[in-house]
Amino acid sequence: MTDLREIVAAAVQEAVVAVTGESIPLPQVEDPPRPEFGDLAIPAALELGRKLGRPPRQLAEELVAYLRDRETEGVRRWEIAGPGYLNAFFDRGYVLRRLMDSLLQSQSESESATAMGPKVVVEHTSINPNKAAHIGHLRNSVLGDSLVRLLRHQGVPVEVHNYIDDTGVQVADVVLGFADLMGLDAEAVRAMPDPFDYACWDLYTEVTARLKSDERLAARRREVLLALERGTGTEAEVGTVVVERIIRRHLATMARLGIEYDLLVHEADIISMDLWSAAFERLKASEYVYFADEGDHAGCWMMRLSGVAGFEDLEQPDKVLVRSNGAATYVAKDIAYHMWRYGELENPFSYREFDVSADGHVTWQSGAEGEQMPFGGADRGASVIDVRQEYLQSIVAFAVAIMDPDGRTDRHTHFDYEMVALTPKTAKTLGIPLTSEDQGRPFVEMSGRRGLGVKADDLLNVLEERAGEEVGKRNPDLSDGERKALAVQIAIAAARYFLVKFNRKTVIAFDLDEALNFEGETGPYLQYAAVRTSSIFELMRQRWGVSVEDAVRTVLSTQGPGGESSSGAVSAVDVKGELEPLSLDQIRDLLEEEENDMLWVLALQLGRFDRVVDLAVQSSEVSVIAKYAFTLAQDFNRLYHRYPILQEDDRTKRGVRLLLAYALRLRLQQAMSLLGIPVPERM
RNA sequence: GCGCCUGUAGCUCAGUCAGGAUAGAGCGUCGCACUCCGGAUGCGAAGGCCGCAGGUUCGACUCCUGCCAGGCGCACCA
Repeated sequence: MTDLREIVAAAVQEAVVAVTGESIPLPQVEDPPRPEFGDLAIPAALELGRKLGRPPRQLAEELVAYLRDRETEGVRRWEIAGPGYLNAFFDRGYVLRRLMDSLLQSQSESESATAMGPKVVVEHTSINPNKAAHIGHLRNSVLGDSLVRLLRHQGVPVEVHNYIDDTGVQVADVVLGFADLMGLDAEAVRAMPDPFDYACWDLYTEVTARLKSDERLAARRREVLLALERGTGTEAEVGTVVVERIIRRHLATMARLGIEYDLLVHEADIISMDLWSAAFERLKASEYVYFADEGDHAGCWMMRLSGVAGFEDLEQPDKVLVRSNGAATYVAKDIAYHMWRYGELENPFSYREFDVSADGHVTWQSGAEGEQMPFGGADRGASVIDVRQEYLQSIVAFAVAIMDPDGRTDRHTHFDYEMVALTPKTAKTLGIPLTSEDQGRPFVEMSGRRGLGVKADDLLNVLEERAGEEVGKRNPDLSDGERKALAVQIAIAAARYFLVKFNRKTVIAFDLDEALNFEGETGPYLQYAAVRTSSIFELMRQRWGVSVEDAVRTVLSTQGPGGESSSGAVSAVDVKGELEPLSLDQIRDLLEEEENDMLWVLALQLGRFDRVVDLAVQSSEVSVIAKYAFTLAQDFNRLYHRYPILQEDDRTKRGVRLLLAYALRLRLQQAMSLLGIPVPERM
C-alpha cells in the first residue's frame, strides 16, 4: 500500500509541472505544527517561487486551483496558508479506515514473517571479562539489543555477536590478584561463591592501586600477561576460570533485561586458531601495510594511514599492527575478526554451546573443538562501541573497506554512543569517594580500574525493590511471587527506557533519583498506558461478552475504502447491540467535529509508525522509538480522561474511540517490544 | 597543539541532518480534577536574547565564519 504522503507529494509534483512547466523532484512533505494547517503541508511553492522569481503565494493559488479540480486519494480539501504553504486536509474517515486495515493486515503478516535477504551482524556488549558490568555497559547492550530488534522487525536476518577480549591486561590484573594477593589456584577460584563478578570488581581496583607503588607486582604482571598469551601454566588456568565465570555473570545480568547473544567470539581464538596469521598474510599484500625499519616504530608492522582521508591531521597517523616483539595489537586482532565476520577469511572456528536460556535460545562460543555452524560471512554489520573508540574503529572500518573486493565503504558501521557518567551528587550518595577535582566537574566518568561506577545488577536490584513497593501498595491482593514477577517487568522498563530516551551523542549524567522515578517520561509510564487499554478491553469482555478483536471487526464490518467490501476477515458478530457497524461517512463526520481533534491527532500519530521505525534504523537512533512510544502513551492517557468508551452511550462515538484504543494498543505494544520493554497484564 | 562532539526553561532533555507558520516534553515549584473504563493519571500557571558576535536568506534554534565554555580522542593499553 502506497503511503498517503507519497500520493500527496506526487499530486503536487504533477500540479507543478502542469502549472509552471518546471519539472521538480518529489516535493518535501511536512507535518504541520497545528491542526488548522491541515494534515500535511507542502512548502513547494516557497522554494519554487524563489527559483522562478514569482510571489510564492500567487504560485500556491495556481497550484491549489489545479489540485482542487482533481481527485487526490485520501484528500478532502486543499488550502493555502502562511507565506504559501499548500495544506492538505485528509478525509478522516477514509484515513482511519485505511489505518485499521493496514494494522490488521500487518498483524497477520508479522506472525508468519521470516527473515529474508543478506545477513547482518550486530556486535554489542563486549565487556572486558574481568569485573562486573556497570551501567555504562548496560547502555551499550540495551542500544545494541534495540538495534537488533529494529532490524528483525524489518525482516533483516541478524546475528548477534559478543566479542570477548580475554587476552588483555585487564584479565591479567585480576589473575594477578587471585594468584599473588590471595594465593588462590584455578580450583579455588572456581569454588568461590557468587557474585563472582563483584569480587573481581573489588580485586581489580585493589590490584590497580597497588601496581602504582609496587614494583615487584608490576614485574609479576608482565609474567602473568605472557603466561596468558601462551595459554600455559597455572596463571593461564586461573585466567580461563575468571573469563568463563565473568562471562556467565555478564550474560546473566543481560538476560535480566531480555538480552541474548548468538555467538561469543574469543579474542584468544583469533590468535590460536590462526585467524590473525591468515588476516596478516592478506594485509601484507596491501599497499597500506609495511614493515618499519627505522624510527619510533622500528621493528613493527604498520598500517599506513598518512594521506588517508580522515587521518591526515594526525601527527603520527600510521598505526602499529604487530609490535616489535611479534605480538599483534588489539586493533590487528579486531581487524582479523571483522574480516572473518564479513566473509573475507575462511572460517577456522568450531563452535560449542555456551549456554541455553530459559526459552531455549542457544548462545554459542568459538573454539578449537565442536560443531560447524554457519556463523560469520555477513554482508553488512555494526559494532556498538562507545565513542571514545572512534579513532580505533575508524581504522578497523578502513581495513574492512580495503579488504573488500568490491571496495565498499559502507558495509561496516561503528554504532557510536556517548558514555554514562555519574553526577557528583549521585556518586556521593552512593558513597563513592571523589577527588576534589572530580567534585568540580559536571559529571564523573565511570572507571572499572578505579572501581568507580554503579554496577548493573545493583541498579536492577534497586529498581526491582522500588517497583515491588509500588506494586504492593496498589495491588495488596497479589501473592509474593506475582508481585515480584511484576516488579521485574517494571524494573526492565525503567532501566531500558532510561538508557534509550537520550540520543546517543548525549553523555548520560546518571542521576539515581531520576532513574528510580516511575512517573513522567519513563518506561513504567508506557506500561501503564498499555495496561489501561487492556483493562478497558477486559472490562468490555466481562460486560458485553465480546472480545476486542470481535468488537473491532463489528465496527469495521461495512465497506472499506473505495467502496468495495474490505478484507474477508472482517465480519460482524453479535455484540448485543452495544456496538454497530460504522460507515465511512459516520466516522468522517465524527472525526471532523472540533471536539474530536484529539482523536484525529492520535490517528495521524499512529499512521507514522513505519516511518518512525525507518528513521530510527537509518539514523541508528533508538531514542526516536522511545520518544514515539512516549507520545503514543501520552496521547492515550489524555484521551482516557476525555473520551470514555464503555461509558459512552452514543454508539458512533463509542465505536470510533474503540478503534483508536485498539490501534493504539497494537502500536504501543509493538514500539515497546522494539525497545525490549515487556507489557504487563496489570500493574 | 590538532581532530571530533556538545551548549535550548531552575534541572534533565527533544527539535538542528532536509531553514519556514505561536520553540516542545519530563522533572521540580504553585494551583486544580472525575461517586464515573485504574491518580504510576489528567488539566492549568509560572519559567526561554535557543552560549556570544558576524554573515547568507523574503525568512535562521536550524546553514557558513569567528569566538567563548564543557567533554572526549590523538599508545608497541584494550
